[in-house]
Amino acid sequence: MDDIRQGRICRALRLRARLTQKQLGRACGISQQAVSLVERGHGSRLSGLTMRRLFAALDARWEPTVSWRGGELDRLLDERHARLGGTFADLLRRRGWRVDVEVTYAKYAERGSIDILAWWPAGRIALVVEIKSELVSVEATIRKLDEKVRLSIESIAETRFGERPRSVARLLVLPASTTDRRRVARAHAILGAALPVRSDAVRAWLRSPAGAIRGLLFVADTNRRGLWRGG
DNA sequence: CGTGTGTTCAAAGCTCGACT
DNA sequence: AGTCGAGCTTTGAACACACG
Repeated sequence: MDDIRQGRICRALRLRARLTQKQLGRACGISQQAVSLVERGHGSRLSGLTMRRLFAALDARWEPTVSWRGGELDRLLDERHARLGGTFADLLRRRGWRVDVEVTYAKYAERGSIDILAWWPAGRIALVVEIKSELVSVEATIRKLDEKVRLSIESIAETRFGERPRSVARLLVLPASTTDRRRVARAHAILGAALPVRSDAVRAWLRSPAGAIRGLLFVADTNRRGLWRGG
């Protein structure tokens, strides 16, 4: 949809709701100036989040659509996540872990897939790894990881590795980007409590695991030097 | 050399306030 | 309702440095 049409729709919906630009801006947490920009056909100058909030306040849904070479778009979107997962799965294998990737589950109302489910036979330790190519919602990420760990204890690990795990560890893997490090630092209170083990301690545990840790690890994207730093 | 951490810088996105 | 400039915050990228 073009900016002009978007602006006309915004204005029509706002007037229908009998709101001024200022009132609408207040309702969705943006400025009157931003509302004005959209209505004058300059919506592309605002972020997607702002546009979504604006139209949500008008009881409408804002949905940008992107098309690119048919089915290749999904592959492109998945690329960074897959690469990060692949790098970490290789690391686990080198350390002697048995590794399964994309383990799907469906139990009761809970369904989804575990990015990496690893198994350490000597200690009967299962490791649930969540790969995030970008940390968006800390709470949702931790909640989902909890669910996967619980289901792994109950059934998934046993089905996969033939034994009931003695303990289930959890690990959140993020790209070693400045932005993700900042997000982790900002969410220190929540992440510190949920996933207290970091960096060197996590790597040491991966070499000789004992018990169930709750950890967070930054992993460099080795295939994107230049765009991502090596560290 | 690989990894972890902190700092700096420029650009983008946005708000605020004055003004028309 | 709309314009404009100042200023703030966030982000990605590039470095520097320490450590094993």
